[in-house]
Amino acid sequence: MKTRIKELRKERKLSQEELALAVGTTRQTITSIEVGKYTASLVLAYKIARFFGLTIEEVFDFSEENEF
Amino acid sequence: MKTRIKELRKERKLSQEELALAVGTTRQTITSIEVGKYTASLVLAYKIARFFGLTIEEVFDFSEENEF
DNA sequence: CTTTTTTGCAAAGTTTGCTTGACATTTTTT
DNA sequence: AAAAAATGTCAAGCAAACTTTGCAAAAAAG
Repeated sequence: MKTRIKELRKERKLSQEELALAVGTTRQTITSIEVGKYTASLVLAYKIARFFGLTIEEVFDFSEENEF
Repeated sequence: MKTRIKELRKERKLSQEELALAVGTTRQTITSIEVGKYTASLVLAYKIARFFGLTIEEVFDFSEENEF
């Protein structure tokens, strides 16, 4: 899944590690999500969105999930 | 995690099975999420929210996840 | 240019989400 | 009251999310 995490992180000049710490996960998890290796869990997605002051839908791209 | 799924489903007079079919999952998965046995994945949460014409944050309750 | 920080990736292992099938109980319909 | 539909639950098994450790390359800082 595509996300705006890397973009938002760079805007704020944060490293993956700083973001990871802020949302209570590991650097590798952030890397994997940024790179699209796997999709964040609902709770992690929420924490990341909240950290940036945005909604989940504003951070994660669901355009490939549209069968509605 | 608490959700409004049951409430929204009843408003629309849908069974768990009908909702499950509509969002491409199984009845047991809907039951488990409604009952709080586990938390939906990000994609499933999105599909459920979209099905009801709402955002993820409007359907799922993250109030217990607030350490920010 | 050298050092330090940051990032990408991989493997092994644990936990969690989900499917399938099956059964018991509750609720709704007739 | 009887039949049918809906719901809750359980167990086995698989897949996906996540952790941990560790290494190599790229980028930033000195």
